[in-house]
Parts: sequence; C-alpha cells; structure tokens
Amino acid sequence: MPKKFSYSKKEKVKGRKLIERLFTEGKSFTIFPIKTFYLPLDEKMDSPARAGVGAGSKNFPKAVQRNRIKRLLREAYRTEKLPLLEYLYQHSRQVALFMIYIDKTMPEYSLIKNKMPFIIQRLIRELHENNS
RNA sequence: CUACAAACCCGAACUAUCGUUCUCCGCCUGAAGCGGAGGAAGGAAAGUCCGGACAGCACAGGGCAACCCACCGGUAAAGAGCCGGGAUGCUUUUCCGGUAAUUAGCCCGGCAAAAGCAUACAGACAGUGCCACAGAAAAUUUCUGUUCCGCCUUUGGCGGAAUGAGGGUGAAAACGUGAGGUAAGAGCUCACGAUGCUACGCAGUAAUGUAUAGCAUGGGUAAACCUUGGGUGCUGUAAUGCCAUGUACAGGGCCAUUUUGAGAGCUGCCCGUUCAAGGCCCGGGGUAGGCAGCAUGAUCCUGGCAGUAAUGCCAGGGCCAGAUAAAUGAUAGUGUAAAAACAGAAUCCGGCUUACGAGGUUUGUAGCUUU
RNA sequence: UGCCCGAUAGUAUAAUGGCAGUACGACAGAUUCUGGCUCUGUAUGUUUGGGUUCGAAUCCUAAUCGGGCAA
Repeated sequence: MPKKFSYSKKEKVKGRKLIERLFTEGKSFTIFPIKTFYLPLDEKMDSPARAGVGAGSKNFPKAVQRNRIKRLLREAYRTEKLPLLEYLYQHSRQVALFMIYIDKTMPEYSLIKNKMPFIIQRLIRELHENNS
C-alpha cells in the first residue's frame, strides 16, 4: 500500500487519449457545484484510481482563478479518497474519474471539503450497481 | 503638519503536520518504491504593440510593386526604446514697445528673459487632388464701397475706367505696424519688423544659431495621393531534427506526355533563367507516444573605473522554475493597522503599453500652525 | 503558445473626411364592434480613451470585447 494521502503523478489522469475516452465513453453525475465523469477500466494500472480536476475558462477567464479551484479540488480529493481506494482494492477494479467545477463564483475550501465525501459515496454506489 | 500630482524604490516573514514538481546522492541487478539534501512564478509572468536571438525553407542577376522608418548626436545585438542637444507650439511670471482722456496690473504687440508642459518634428517653393455651410471671393477673386471721366433734368441715376484700404462671412481672407504718396488707393515707396530662397563669413561633430548682401512675399491639408532619403526574403518553438508505432501502392475528377511542352523552382509580380514526364484537386485511411530543441544567459550580485547621462569596461563571487491536463496548496500557531491589491512561467531576451497595494525617498503646488 | 480578422438603432445592413440613413421590430395615434392588414407619427446610434484636421463612423494610436486559423 502506498501512502494514504498522496496525490502523485501515478494517480492522475494522463494522456490525451485516455482523457478523450473518459469524456466520450464515460458516465457522469452532478453533486452541485461539481460534475464528475467516471469510466471503469479493465487494464491493470499503477494505481487503481486515477483522477483529474478542471474548471471552465468561460466561467473563470483568469488563470489565477482556475489554478485556485484546481488546487482546492485536488486537496479535497487527496484527503477524502480513502473509502474509494478500499472499495477498489477489495473488488480489484480500476476507474478513471474527472471532476469539473461548474459554478460561476469562487468557492470556499470548506464547501468543497464537505461535498467531497458525498461524491465518493455516490461513485462507489454507482460502480457497485454497474458491476452487479 | 496635512492634501494632491510626478519620478524612483518595494511587492510580507517564520514554525509545525499532511501533500505536489524537478535535480543530485544512498538502498536496489533494474524498474517501482523508500530515505536524505537542495531548487520551485512576476513587477507586470498580462496585452502581443515594437525590436532581436534561434530554427526551417529560399537565395546568379535586373526591374516593378508592397510595407516600414523620418530634427541632430550618442547608446546598444537591435528598435517606433533610452540619454543628451536643437527647433516649434502652449501656459505662467517678469520686462520692453505701442495705443488710449492718463506715467496702462487690465487693451494690442514683442526674435526680450526665465520656468514648466507638449510634439509621428523630412518636403505644401516638384506635381495632382480636396477645402461642406456661410461668404463678393477658398486662390489670377470684386457684393457693398472709394475715386475719376462721360451722358441724362437737379436730390440722384446709368455707363466706362482705376482700386483692393474699410464692411460683413468663415476654422482659414492675400506679410504686420507707422509714415509718405495719390484723383482715390495699394509693398507703390520708406523706416522698423516677419517669413522664405540664394550667396558668403563666424560658432558648433551635427541639427541649428548668428552677422552681412541680394531677391521674393497667393492660406491650409502629406495620420490625402505623392516626392526625397534610408531600410525590409518568407514563416514561426504546434519552428525544426531523430527514434518508435501504424495504414490503402484502394477510389473519383481535371490537365499534360518528347512539338506549339502540363507544370515546378527563383515564396508578392514581371523579365530572364534552370528543370521537366508526370502534376493538381476531391474523398478516404493511419498515427497523434518518446527524446532533443529546453534552461550558463546580450545572466545575476558586490565593488572599482570611464562618461553630463543612457551606458560601457574590469575584478571577485553565484547557478536561481522547467511542467505536458501542466507543479507552491490545506490546517494550526507566532506576528502585523491589515494572512490586502493586480495577478500564474510554457523557446528565451531588450523595451513599450495597460492593471494594481500598504508604505518609503525626492521634487513641485495649495492650505494651516509657530517664529 | 503563436498568428490573423472584426465592432454602426433591439436585429440585419448602407454611408467620397462635411446634417448618420434603409428595412424589420418597438411605442403612440387613426381605421375596426375587437384583433390583424393598412395609413400617419415618435423614440432609439457609430465599443471606449487620446491624437491629426476648421471638422472624424471614416485617418492614426492605445485599450476593451468578440471571432477565426495552426500537427
């Protein structure tokens, strides 16, 4: 087992091909203000879950604002991802996911931190139903 | 002391826990992983407005076109940047002259001086065009008028000639003021000035300033065409080189095939020249990974020297982001008047422009207090 | 990241440097028992700042916003 709260290169969604597959073939759900795309994968990877974050440049034209949102999303995912990893290890599955901030105002960190457990639980539930 | 404006400087520190990226070292056959050490956004990283470096393609030669620049000298790799100087314009103050009933702070003028600000600042005496409305006239002019002559019956009217001063129009009106002169007038003449050209001196590297003489005086616009002088090959790091993977040498259309030659190169066009048997288009298919480019440079810091300055030279020391969905965050505390503003590298530099914060320094203006 | 275009009424689209039009729409009135059609009228404006010029939608320049291209 790697470190509990890490978020290194191995745990990020990498490559233009994988990202295009994720957005065209993957499924999605929304827990406001975050929309999540996910795609179960068959091939073996270094890490069972790979995640990416983003914010639209139409809502946030300044690069500083987009960087801020991406940092907050990464920080929340890093601290709250443990249940997802445990589920994936138990059932030996892999998944790629991408979270996009869709509101038009700058968020507080506490808001995103509170929403993140719900997103993880919803994702585990949907994966379980899809499997069975 | 307070407020405002301008210029320059600065762009918030530390500790703990968790976490990101790069480099080096160790464990390890190697990879992965773990541990340790170190580095990790800006003054504008922004806009992409100028200028380069670098790279690819092109490069016998001539002409045309297009685009850019424009007072002078310096600086620099270069520039529409910067520094210094000049000229012009505006404002303020002082001074001088004129006019007026007056010894004018007030009106008019000043190549008389100082300070401040601004200027895409070659040429309108090479040529062409344009200048609405108003006005007589917007560039070889004559509405009202003035004067003289002739005719008619006088107050006056008509015709001819001269004139460009006064009036009014306009953004702009035919060099300005005064005097002489004249029938009335006019640079028609003179005095003092203005502007331009030519000649010749002096000062200055030069722009330019200044003295003298002669000639001339019909406005504005070149960010209208243009003329003069100078300059510019095109494309941008998604450039470009290498490695790996993979496919379709399938199909359709047009033009040529040894001449009268389709077409290609000289990347804007023409001449000229070279090559020439295949060329162009539609449509379809494949790949879309890695390495280099890519972080030692017109570099940064300190000191000295040269120069009015921009800047340059010398010596010593330092290595200071390098990702590829894209790295600096979260929590708690110390501390502060305030965890503030504008804002995030993507090939790299020199400038310009725009955005912005709490202050600091200097200069100027205004107000208040004290002496 | 690099390069290149554009901006005129609510919409579409004109305008040699010289009074900013045209069509549709909007509003008001007339006509009609009411609405529509029709007729008459009105209000709307050059993205913003600075400059050249007597005068700028137009020329120059800086910004803002929008759009396009790129192995």
